[in-house]
Amino acid sequence: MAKIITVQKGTKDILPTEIDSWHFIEETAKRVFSNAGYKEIRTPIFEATELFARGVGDTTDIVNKEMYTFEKSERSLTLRPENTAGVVRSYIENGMHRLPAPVKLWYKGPMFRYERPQAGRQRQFHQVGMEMFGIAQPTADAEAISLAVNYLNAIGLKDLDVEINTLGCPTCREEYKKKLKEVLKPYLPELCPDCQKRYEKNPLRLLDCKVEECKAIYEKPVVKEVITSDFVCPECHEHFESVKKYLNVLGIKYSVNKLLVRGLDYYNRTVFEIKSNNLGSQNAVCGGGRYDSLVRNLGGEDTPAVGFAMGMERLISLLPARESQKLDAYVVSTNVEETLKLVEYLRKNDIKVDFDMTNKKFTKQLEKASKLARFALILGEDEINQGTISVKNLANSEQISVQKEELGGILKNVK
RNA sequence: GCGGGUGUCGUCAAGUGGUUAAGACCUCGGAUUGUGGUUCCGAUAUACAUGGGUUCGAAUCCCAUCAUCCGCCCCA
Repeated sequence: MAKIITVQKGTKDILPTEIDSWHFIEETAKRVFSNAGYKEIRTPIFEATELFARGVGDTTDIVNKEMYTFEKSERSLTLRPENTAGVVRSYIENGMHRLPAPVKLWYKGPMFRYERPQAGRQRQFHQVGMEMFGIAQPTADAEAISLAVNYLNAIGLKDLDVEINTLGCPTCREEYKKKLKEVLKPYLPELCPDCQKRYEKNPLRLLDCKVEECKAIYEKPVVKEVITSDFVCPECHEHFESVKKYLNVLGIKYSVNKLLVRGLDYYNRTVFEIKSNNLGSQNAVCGGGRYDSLVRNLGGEDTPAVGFAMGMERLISLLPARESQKLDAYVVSTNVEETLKLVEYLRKNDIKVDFDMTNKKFTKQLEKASKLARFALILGEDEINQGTISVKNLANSEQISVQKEELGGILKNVK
């Protein structure tokens, strides 16, 4: 036997036994997003490497160590690690700023990050998400969060925690970072190596370190005072208050998590995550926020925007497995010609039907029918002579004799 | 990149140094040439991740490699 080639590390086949769950969450996404005025957009799965370096941010782990990058004809290309940068690129390139605002887009598809796989994390995974361009008002933030919650509810997920925070604007955030670094400076030698790196690169991310020694430092009154201070400027404060007010109006339960900073550089003001307690340590099912400077940074008009992305594998792992659909009917007959004609007729009428191509014995065919279908359509000599078909309900063994034209009604109505 | 666990048929799984490596499920065939889902019988012609080593003898002990799972970092 030739050597077997296996799937690559961190990638998975989505098998026929699971595909119904995928169809379900994809169809629900299409319905929920389009009800809110969103149109689907499909962008390429690879882009210029520079798009992600500039868009996602070159201090982030995603860009630093997780990108699938390859060279082709002296171009550096990268498999998309997330889709916001690509959608923004398309928005700019296609002049969508001329469309009436807001421009509301949603997407689904594979993303790629070169990481060690573990529970809830793969190298190729799938996200469904949305981006809304052109609205600076907090109503957009609230809509994004409510859309995420509505979608999760629509696929049947209820016990989820919504966490929100505000990062302020570039001006007040710089101020905050400065204060944070100041108060932490005396403790710098005591911090874990990761935190020492974060101290230089992205002080905001110091805050959700899990190392006990670091946590203890962040709990010290002098430090905690800075962390929990409402550092944002009056405008940002007002914006965040409105977002919370709208969430209350919408009846969305949330908690404010001052430690929530997100790992991508482009966010400002509102950020949010939705988490599940049933996922192991990779417990975020949704992450998003506002990114008002990304469009400009990627060469477009100054355009405010908000968006989120959800991990589809994580969603599916929280859903009960869906039983795969049986066929409506299976033809049981030893007369090949009549079988072919009947199958053709039924398929054209949108009945899910199959038959035995090897012309096995009657009992074998019926056995197969009981495994694969809800009804057996028995087409034997008697039936052919009389121009009828015997329809056997395989769940309760009831059998009736009908005309071909009656089949559609019977097979579609009785579920 | 770092730490830990695990690799026996398509799937689940017994076996922890001694002749042909249990069993169950699935699949296929037969009992049963027009009535299935129950039952019975049989088959899947070289399944112990791979390569070394220890031993009279290894699925079992040791080493390495590979794969996979879980955790850290980070994230969906």
